[in-house]
Amino acid sequence: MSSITVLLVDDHLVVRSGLKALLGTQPDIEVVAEASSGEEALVAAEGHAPDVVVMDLAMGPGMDGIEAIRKLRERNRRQAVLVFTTYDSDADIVRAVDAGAMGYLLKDAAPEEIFAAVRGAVQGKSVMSPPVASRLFQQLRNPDEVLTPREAELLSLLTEGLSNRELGQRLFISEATVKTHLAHIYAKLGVETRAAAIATAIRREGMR
Amino acid sequence: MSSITVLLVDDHLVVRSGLKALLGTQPDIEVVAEASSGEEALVAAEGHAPDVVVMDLAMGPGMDGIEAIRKLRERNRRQAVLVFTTYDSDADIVRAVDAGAMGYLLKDAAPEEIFAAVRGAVQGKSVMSPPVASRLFQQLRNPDEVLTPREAELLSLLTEGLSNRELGQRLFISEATVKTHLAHIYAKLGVETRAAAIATAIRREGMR
DNA sequence: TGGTCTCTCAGCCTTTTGGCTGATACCGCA
DNA sequence: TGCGGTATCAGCCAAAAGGCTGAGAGACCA
Repeated sequence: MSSITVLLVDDHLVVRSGLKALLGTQPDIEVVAEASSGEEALVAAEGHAPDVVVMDLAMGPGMDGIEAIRKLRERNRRQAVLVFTTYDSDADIVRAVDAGAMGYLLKDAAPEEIFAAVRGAVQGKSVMSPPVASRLFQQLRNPDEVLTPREAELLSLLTEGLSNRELGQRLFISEATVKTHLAHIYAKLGVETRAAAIATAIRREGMR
Repeated sequence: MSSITVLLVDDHLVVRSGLKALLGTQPDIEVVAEASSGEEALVAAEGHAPDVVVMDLAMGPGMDGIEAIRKLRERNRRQAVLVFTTYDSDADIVRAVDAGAMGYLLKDAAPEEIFAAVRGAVQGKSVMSPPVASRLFQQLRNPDEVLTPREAELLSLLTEGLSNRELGQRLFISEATVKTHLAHIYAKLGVETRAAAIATAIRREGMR
């Protein structure tokens, strides 16, 4: 049987190097390409057609991980994408799953977890780190507090300090719509001001 | 000649694995131990007496990197500590240097930079990633941008999401004074809104 | 097919924030 | 003794944000 081919996407060379070393110990897994940005990832995925893409979400300027996942999935729905990131932010989890991610791993995951996730991904199985799974589970119980993908996207931009007008321009929606989303976000986060929402988002939601 | 012995401290196995793989390519550098927390680092440093300790600052619960650096330096001043972290927070840089760190590298540094930093550290040379160095440099040149104690106090409360009125009540000053301080803070941080100030404070200044 | 969710937009009004100018008081240091 | 830095406060005005109500379009699902 042929081995599982993997594309690594992370803007840190050290992390790619570590993942490659870890995955390299498994006879049935082969890292066939690496990329350090969303743009590079698309090119590499095109050229190498890997079975699984292991991707970080935070990747400096340019296309972010979520966007890259969406684009990858648009082009090839048989390619599984595994998120491999540092933070178990509620919003990021929701957005990544929404974008089509097959699994969500944290960087402090045990090697066996990572191997299992890669193997599971090619079989269409969804694998999550326990902390991630428990967050999703808790959200299922309190659906009222779950941000929609759009809200999460907006909150993410909010933490960059943008004004309502700028948010509207960035998302191609009117200022009125921005305010509507914000009102919903505040209610779900249990805050009353934009300042508190940003503080909550960065600290609790791990958005940075 | 004997090679340089290194202790790796990072709570992420992947990062340790990657660093080990990278450093392993150099004949004169040898990773002799690893630790995943500040506490473990102290024990490992005791047992292996490495020439250089390469350490992440953010390490989950327990002793943080800064604290670990301080303790390591207290015990053995000949042991060089290199900070190897993701964020170039002004506050973290200052605190790490203050605690006795010999160098400050970012995780997206090139391998050559890392090798050079390790070699430099044993010779008592201080090595910084360019972005880090430029931050320190800029602070020295622009003392105008350093927050006064009162301003820092206010900024800290600001990141909790308080309104001007609440800030005034908390600090026993009028709302007018709060606004004056805020205007100065915005100018020093180079932002124009409270939202951006909070984002900057939490991310860049490491206030959280 | 009807209900629910999500995303979109509008208008109106109040509160908050930010920009500006100017002022007083204290402290340390030249 | 005077100057610069810090902290305090006031008033005025414009801009931004927030609260509220209502509403249409599309997706999804029972």
